[in-house]
Amino acid sequence: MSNQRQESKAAARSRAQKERILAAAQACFVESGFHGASMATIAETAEMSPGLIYRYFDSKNAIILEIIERQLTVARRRIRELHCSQNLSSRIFEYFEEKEPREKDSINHALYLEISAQATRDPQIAEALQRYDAAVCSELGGWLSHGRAEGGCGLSGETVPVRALMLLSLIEGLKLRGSREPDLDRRLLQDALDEMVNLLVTPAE
Amino acid sequence: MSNQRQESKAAARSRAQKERILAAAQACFVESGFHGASMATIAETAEMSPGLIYRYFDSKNAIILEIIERQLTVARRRIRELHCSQNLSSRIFEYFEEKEPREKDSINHALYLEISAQATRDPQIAEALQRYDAAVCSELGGWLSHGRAEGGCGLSGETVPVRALMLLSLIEGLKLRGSREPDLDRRLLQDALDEMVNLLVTPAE
Amino acid sequence: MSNQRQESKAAARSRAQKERILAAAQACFVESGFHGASMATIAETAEMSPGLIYRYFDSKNAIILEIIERQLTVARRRIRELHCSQNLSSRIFEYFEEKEPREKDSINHALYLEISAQATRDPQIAEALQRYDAAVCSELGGWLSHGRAEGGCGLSGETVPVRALMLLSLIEGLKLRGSREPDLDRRLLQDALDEMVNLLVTPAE
Amino acid sequence: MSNQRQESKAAARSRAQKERILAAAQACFVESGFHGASMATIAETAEMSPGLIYRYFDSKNAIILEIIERQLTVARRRIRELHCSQNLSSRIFEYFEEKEPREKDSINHALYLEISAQATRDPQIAEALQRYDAAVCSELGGWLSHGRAEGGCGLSGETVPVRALMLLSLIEGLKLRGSREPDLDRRLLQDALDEMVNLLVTPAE
DNA sequence: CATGAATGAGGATTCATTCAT
DNA sequence: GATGAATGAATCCTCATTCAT
Repeated sequence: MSNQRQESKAAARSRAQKERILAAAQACFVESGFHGASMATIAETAEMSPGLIYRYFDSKNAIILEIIERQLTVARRRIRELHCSQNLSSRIFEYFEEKEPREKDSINHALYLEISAQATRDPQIAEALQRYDAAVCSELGGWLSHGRAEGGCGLSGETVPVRALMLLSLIEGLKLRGSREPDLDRRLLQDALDEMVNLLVTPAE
Repeated sequence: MSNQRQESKAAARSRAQKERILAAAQACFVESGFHGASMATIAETAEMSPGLIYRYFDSKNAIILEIIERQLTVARRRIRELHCSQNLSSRIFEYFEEKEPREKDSINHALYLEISAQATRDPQIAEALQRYDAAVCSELGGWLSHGRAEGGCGLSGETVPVRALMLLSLIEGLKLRGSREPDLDRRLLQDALDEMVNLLVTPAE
Repeated sequence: MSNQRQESKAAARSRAQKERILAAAQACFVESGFHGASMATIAETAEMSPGLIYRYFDSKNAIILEIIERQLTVARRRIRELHCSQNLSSRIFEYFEEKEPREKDSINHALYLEISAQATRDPQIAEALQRYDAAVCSELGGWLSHGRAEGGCGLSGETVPVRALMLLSLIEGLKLRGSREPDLDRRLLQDALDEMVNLLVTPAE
Repeated sequence: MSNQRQESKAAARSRAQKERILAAAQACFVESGFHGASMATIAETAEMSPGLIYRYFDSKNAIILEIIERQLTVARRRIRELHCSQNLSSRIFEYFEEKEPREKDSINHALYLEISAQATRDPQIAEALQRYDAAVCSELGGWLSHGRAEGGCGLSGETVPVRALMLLSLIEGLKLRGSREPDLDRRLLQDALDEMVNLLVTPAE
């Protein structure tokens, strides 16, 4: 049992180390992109030696993949939380706002772009992104189609995938725009979202 | 005159070479990203020696900047053409469709992502993107605000920037989506766009 | 303490490596000049990989500058030692003789030429050379002006800078000559120096 | 005859072209050193195409060699002219002054350094320099040993080579110094030279 | 003769990865 | 486990030289 406890201690340490590396890597990638961030910089940020990183990850690419996976998981959760709200548009607004872009739970837009660009080349990443897309769409679709009584929107089957697609595209388009126009008028944005979301969430007459 | 003709011949060749290089570079960048594509590969693609490229461009970065400038110019023109149409949504659809992504006149979505990602780091590129954004927004805004008699949409001043923002975000969101889900259901897309665009283009009651 | 000892060990190794690189670089520069010596050759001479050099020096130019600085420091010390001697001319003779041009403490004339040539273009090097010149001149001047009782030459204020300039020019001229006429008659040289130095060191009547 | 005249015309043109190239090359070498000056820059300075240079010279190195040869020839002539003067020290002063360093007939000190440095590596250049040295020394020696009646200095056989060596070394040392300390006090220099030259030119008692 | 476009080998530098300690 | 020195392949870029026109 002591042995076991030791092992689990070791495992915990291992997990903590991986975490440190991923956090450092994410920070560096946000700052400089996947290519621009060197292993040396990541190691320095993680306050460890470059060599040690290779005890926890096979290669730089493995780190990138893990970070992508995580970002998509976070994104999926964030989207899922959206529809719990009565007030979708302000939730989207918050989602889009991104107070502290480096905390573990946030989606970083710059990174998201990097990931999307990478996906056009790396099929592994492309696949991960598609899994994510599918999950998000079905999630959103479920919500749109559920009756209002159950907290849904009561859209009819036909319109659901259409609306889900639009909603997602809009959200992503806004993210993209927001990440390169940081001083976009927030009020304007909120108003626009209110209107749009209302339209999308209301069953067509 | 012979001199002049010769000169113009040389200038023509020079332009043609630049074009060759840009085309090759664009192809490589699409394939491997700005970083991933090496000058050697670009040279090989352009069927010339690496050294020759430097007769026409100061550096790899100069090529990247030129390609970005061109992409944005094309994108701007494409957006401008959109509103000439009676049927906006199907034009957006075509815009989004992008049959042959390497022809000179087309916007390449992978490249667009690459550019956006790069913009988060390179202020020069960020500025170019913002110029582009401003131009496109005002273009679209003009069209939305003009009276229907003049081919516009007759939206009132308040709503114009809001709608323009939404429209653009939607378009870009769809582009992004389309570039990673190439087998997205086209009919679904067309239907969704029809509905959305109608909503966005109609004055609020 | 073990930590401290380890650290000092690492620091020692680091210093040793820098030394290795500088020695190799100096040998290569003497052989082929600053331009002619490639980093690859220097690395090979230092028996290490080219990449490793950059752990210790920022650039090839940084190495060049360091070597120049060192050469000038050595040269300054050598000049300073000259005037401690009763027999200046034979010290100059030794100075000029330079048995083993690659040992750390020696001035290499070929390198000195390279440095001087480089100084006509690189203001940083020019400045270093001028600092060196000023130091040497004042050093020599002090000695010339001090009373004989203190081991000086007792020259009056007026003549001091004139004589210092001549003495230095003569020494440098001889170095230059010696570096390209290695089989210059040593006896001839010694005689000439004896006479010249005597003249220069004696107060004008 | 017409043929001959044509040929000689052609030969003249050829000589003129070579001259142009050498002049341009010298200007470039002075500005940037042998290595720093590119064939392209030389061609531009000579107002011709890079390719044309190769009709007149085998290689860049051939140009360098020719320029060195010329510089030494000029230097030899300049030294020879020195002793025609009654007032040697002021002639040396002029020699050292170098008003317009790019005119064909002048010695350029920066170039001289470049040449000397190159000589430590290239035996061909080293030999040329030694030929030059020998010529200059014998020239100077002749003058020193000739009777005063014949415009010489009347030095006795023994001291001649010694004095010649010193004189030359001094002159070269001053050149070196002057080329890196352009704002050296001219009056100081003149005074120093006066004194030194007098000493060197006067027979030992 | 003359041009200048084209070549390609070579140079400085970077960085993911390995390995002796 | 941990270090960080070491490697060497790969990258961007330059420039002497050639050759089709």
